[in-house]
Amino acid sequence: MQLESILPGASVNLPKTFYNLSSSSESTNNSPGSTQIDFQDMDRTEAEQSSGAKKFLSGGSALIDEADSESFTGNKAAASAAAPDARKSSPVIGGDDELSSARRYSIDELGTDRYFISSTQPSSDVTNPCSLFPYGGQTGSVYSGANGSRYSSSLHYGSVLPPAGFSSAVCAGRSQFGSGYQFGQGPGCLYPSYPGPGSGLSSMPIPGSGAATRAQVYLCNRPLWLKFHRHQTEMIITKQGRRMFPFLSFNITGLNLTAHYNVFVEVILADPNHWRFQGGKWVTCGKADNNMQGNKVYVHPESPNTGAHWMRQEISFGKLKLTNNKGANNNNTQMIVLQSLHKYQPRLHIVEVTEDGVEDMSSEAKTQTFTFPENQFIAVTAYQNTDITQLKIDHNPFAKGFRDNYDSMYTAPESDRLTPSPTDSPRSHQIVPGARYAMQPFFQDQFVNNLPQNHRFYASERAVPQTNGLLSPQSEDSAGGSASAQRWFVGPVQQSGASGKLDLSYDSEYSASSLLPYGIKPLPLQSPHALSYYPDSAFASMAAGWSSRSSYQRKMTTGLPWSPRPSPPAYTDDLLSSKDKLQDESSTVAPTTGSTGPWMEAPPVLKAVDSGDTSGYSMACKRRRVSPGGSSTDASPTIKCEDLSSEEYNKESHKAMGYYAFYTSP
DNA sequence: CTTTTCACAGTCGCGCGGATGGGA
DNA sequence: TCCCATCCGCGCGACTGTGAAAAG
Repeated sequence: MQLESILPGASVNLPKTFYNLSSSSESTNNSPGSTQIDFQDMDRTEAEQSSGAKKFLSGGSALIDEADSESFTGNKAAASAAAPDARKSSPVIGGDDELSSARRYSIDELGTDRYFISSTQPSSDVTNPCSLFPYGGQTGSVYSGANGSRYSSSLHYGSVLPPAGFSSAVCAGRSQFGSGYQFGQGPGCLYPSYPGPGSGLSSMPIPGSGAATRAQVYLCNRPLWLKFHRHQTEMIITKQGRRMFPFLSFNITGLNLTAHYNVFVEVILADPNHWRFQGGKWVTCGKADNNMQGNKVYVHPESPNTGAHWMRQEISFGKLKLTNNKGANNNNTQMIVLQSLHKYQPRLHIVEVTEDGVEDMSSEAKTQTFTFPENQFIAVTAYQNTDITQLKIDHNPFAKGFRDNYDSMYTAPESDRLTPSPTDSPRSHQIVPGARYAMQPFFQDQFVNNLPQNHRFYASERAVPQTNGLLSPQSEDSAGGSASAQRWFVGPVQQSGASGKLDLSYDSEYSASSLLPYGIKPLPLQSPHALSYYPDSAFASMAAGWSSRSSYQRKMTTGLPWSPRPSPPAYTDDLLSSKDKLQDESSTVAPTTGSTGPWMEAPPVLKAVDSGDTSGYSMACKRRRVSPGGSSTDASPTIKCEDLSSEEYNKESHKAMGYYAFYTSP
């Protein structure tokens, strides 16, 4: 496939390897040129000033998941037509058009089969990355910029890194990268929205590169991302910069242990639309402003570093800040400049560099890009969808003060508590919405019982407003399959020994990987308070079950905090099912129907509003902000917009189990 | 009317300094 | 007595969403 055919007007010096990759795939480009933003009027001067990094940032990348979705479906016509059609008809996120929604957002479904195939046919697929991870055509889905001149033939952004020792290069390189490379415009656009399977795994082969190895990237906190994604994730942008939540966190495998890499995140426009929240849902509102200038790249503070380093620990970008202030970026902090009410897609880039931090000029193929569709978000200056607000409050430890039921969460006797008291583990409770986690027995039982239980709540909590749901139940169901298939990839990750965290920001304490301290990951680093960040993920289930490392230690009376622990028992559907039933029976929480979980039935007054016109609904959605959680939810005026059936809950439990299994030691 | 900005309160982590205890 | 390590409390700053006001 010729890039020009899918990127009209584009004249980009892309590595040949990417073309080869594209041509090797039978998937078609789902990004019709007619829907792409024309970047020809972009500031060329600034673009020319930027380094060749832009080249691979924008043009040399492959959108793994997009192509995944297409190749998986096996229906190229459907894959290519669905998204454009949706856009033409003003893609309403989570609109009432369930059919459309299902088609467009059957992300997990796509991922499911892919993983299933991978796990069942590893011998053939592994050897053929393109078949296993058919990313061809992805290149075409990345808007590479209409102006080829912006992408010089050299990849030398790393060249600005001081040729000093590595440690200094890391720090200096970070600042100089930001200052020296004004990624003035979003160097690329990603179309269409929600193209991919939403997998937690992304990979791209590097054909024809002997030295470069094919890396695999795993989205660590994917359950959390998916949860937000269902409601259309929103990210606050402020002048001083706002951290992302959920933040980006990855595990990487497949790198050359001794080679050095720069790892950074780029945020690009996900679609050509301007969005607005109207009638309780996101609708397009004109064209996106593609002239937005400002930095779009955040280099991981520890870049550059060895492949072994990157693979040893989880790589998180918790300190990444988003801003709408074009001039906010300084040399001290990296901030990504975005525009409000535009949809963006973060992408992870891994670029091999020489030891002194200079990008390896000898091989342009040593750049890899990974995209996870569930990371898409709409930048806002104020939250629009209260479901998102509630999710943020429930999950972000910094928003703990807004959890109305916080005080009542631990009023129960010690023996009845699900989670440790704040004194046990200052953070273990932060994201555990009160009575959701009831009656936690000992370690083993906790582990077994908690997952289903928590994921039942997860499912119920995710009761998505009818107008906002992004993923159909089918897709969720399929997600379970994908999760289970993720087991196939356990090997590489485990071998990598990913155990700790690179980013020592607060997020590091909540990393998904660090949530797996109990013999799951070898040689874990000291990364306390991990699980609490993911209350609804499989890891969070563990967190809820074990509450925290401290509580666990208390119970297990093991010596070292990170001493080897017995691996949790393997899970089967039967086990899950039975355990789930047990949880259902023994749980002290509200019934699964009605007001279970944080999303409660709306009080009559709000229901009346809800039953009114869309503006009324919008107002209700925008104004309500009541912490759900726990026992206080009965009086909560929260609107419950959608209920999940128990069946769906079970499916989600399975999905989560599969997700967790990714980290489970055999 | 929509969007953005700002001050605010609440929570938490980190760093600093003092107190304490053990060993030389 | 001095030195060092550890523990503890306090204060500061970072971070969050809220809600009103300002801006467009």
